[in-house]
Amino acid sequence: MGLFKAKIAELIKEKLPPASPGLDPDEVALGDLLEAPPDPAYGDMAFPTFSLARTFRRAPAKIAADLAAEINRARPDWLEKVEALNGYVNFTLNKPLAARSVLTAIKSEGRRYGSSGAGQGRKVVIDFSSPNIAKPFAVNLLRTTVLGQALSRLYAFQGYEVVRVNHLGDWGTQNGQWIVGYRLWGDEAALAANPIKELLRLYIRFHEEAEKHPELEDQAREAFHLLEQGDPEALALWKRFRHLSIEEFKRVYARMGIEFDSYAGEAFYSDKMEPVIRLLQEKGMLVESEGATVAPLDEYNLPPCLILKSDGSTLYPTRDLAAALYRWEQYQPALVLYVVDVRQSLHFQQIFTVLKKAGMSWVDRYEHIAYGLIKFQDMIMSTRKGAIVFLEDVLDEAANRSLEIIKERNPDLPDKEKVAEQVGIGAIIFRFLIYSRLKEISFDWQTALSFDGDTGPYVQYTYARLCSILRKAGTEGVDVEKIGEDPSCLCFEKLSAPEEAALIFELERFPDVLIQCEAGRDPVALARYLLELCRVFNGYYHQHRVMGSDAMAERLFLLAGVRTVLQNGLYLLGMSAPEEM
RNA sequence: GCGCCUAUAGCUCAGCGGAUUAGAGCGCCGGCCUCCGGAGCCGGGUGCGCAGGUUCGAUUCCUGCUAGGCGCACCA
Repeated sequence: MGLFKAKIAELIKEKLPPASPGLDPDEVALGDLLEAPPDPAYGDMAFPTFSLARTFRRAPAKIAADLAAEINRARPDWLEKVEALNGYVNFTLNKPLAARSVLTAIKSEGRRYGSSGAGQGRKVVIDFSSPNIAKPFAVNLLRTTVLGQALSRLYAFQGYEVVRVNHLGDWGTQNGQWIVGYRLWGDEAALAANPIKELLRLYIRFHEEAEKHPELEDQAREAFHLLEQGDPEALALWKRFRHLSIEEFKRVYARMGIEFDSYAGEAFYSDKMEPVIRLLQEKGMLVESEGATVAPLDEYNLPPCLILKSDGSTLYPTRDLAAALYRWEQYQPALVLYVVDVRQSLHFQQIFTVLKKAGMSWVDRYEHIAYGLIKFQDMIMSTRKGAIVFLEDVLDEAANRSLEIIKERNPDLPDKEKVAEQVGIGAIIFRFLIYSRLKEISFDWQTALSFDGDTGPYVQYTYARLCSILRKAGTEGVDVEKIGEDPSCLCFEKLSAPEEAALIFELERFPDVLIQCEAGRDPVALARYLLELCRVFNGYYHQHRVMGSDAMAERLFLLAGVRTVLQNGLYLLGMSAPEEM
């Protein structure tokens, strides 16, 4: 909770009259009731008393008036004004003290400012990106990749030990398709020269031919079955494809600043399914149905979960059950997040329910973090139909566009390509985080490559300007790092403009925003917050001169605070923060 | 047929377990002083899908309906 909110909540709790016996006002989370008044003229924080009316058996207006009077009897110096209005108690903070407490907190905490530390000693496993090695690395993977990365940083920032797992789709019928394709049309020379291109060619060819010759699908199933039996030749091919794919993935991940702790995918679990199946059998949860082995879930109102095909081979659910079990045994996590698209909601519901039914109560810590699909020109992205937009092409296009703009507007910038990469990729990342995760995103190049308005580059640009002015202060003999080391040297009364108070408040609520993101398992609030902070800052900065003003030191201190929060925020979203662009 | 998700301004979207007067971007129109970076700033706004319910008060919670999207057995 933010500094102000916590202090006010504590004060209210202390000053509130004791409730009737049996009615405990402590049960109401007072801090959660506090909110920003619609108009700053009312105050900085408002406490609605309506929900307490029943507990105290008194009118809200009366409660508010009494509470305000009680607080005013010995009003602490950090509160300038406390008054009751329409059932609310409105608090006006002492601005200089507020500025001092927020800015010195940012100064002392620096890159840690905003962290709740709530995750200390807890482990969270985040399963994200998880491409299928037998498919092209396409844009539809961007959302899980970007979301997962942001969530990983967010949880790590809150003190969690984060295990980033890339649960590769490297086992299953699709891999059989690949083996069949390679045997029929594979070109060894091409594979050696440009493996990714060749693998893609085989992928497309297979799906084209399979339209005309459905028996290819049977061959693929057969090939996978062989693979699962450990056929040496199939295994060798598969290993090679897998290796080449991972190398390619890693290269792209590096561009986005992503590294995984584990690439344990489906194949990793291929020899770990027996115990799960046995367990389900022992619990009497498995039955034969139409030749297959399934776990009925009627009592949970869910369709049965398929465990084994009629031919005895395993399925996606089987491997996910094994993975869930393994993750529990291996990591003992406090939380497991599966960042996987919304189409698999039922699947995860079934997996979790099967484990629950089998008595694995730890599965309550497992969550499917669903997100909406990416639509492309009114069509859901489908890699099979050939409508492929490669993930890397999107990054390239964005970087190119960014480079053009830099050449035009900042021709003297050193390291243009590097900065263009940071800004271009930042634009893409931000664009995928700015919507609530369950919303569908319709991808189009024009919007993706727009750098004006509510975009990543807007935030990065604001950050760069901030760095620019702080640099300028440095060249003019001000040691920016030293400002605020001794707060008593500063006169916080000088930060008295309404825009300055608004900025202080934005900075103060940063920790709350992160908690909100953590609770909702969605970085969208942070992305929105950064935009708002930039707007407030840009408005301020546009109308108040910093350098040479009589409040220069104080304003530079304020700017340094904004810079730190933007830096932390961009990092948490998984974006770079170039100091010039 | 059953289930899940979504519905807020022309368009794309915020609005945290309710609260005083519902916000932003894009697009459109009009402005920005030889001054800290114009990827910027300022101004222009008759909008919460429909119908009920709970409440002192509902965009928010509940129910039903409508529309769109996605799932529902050997793909993942």
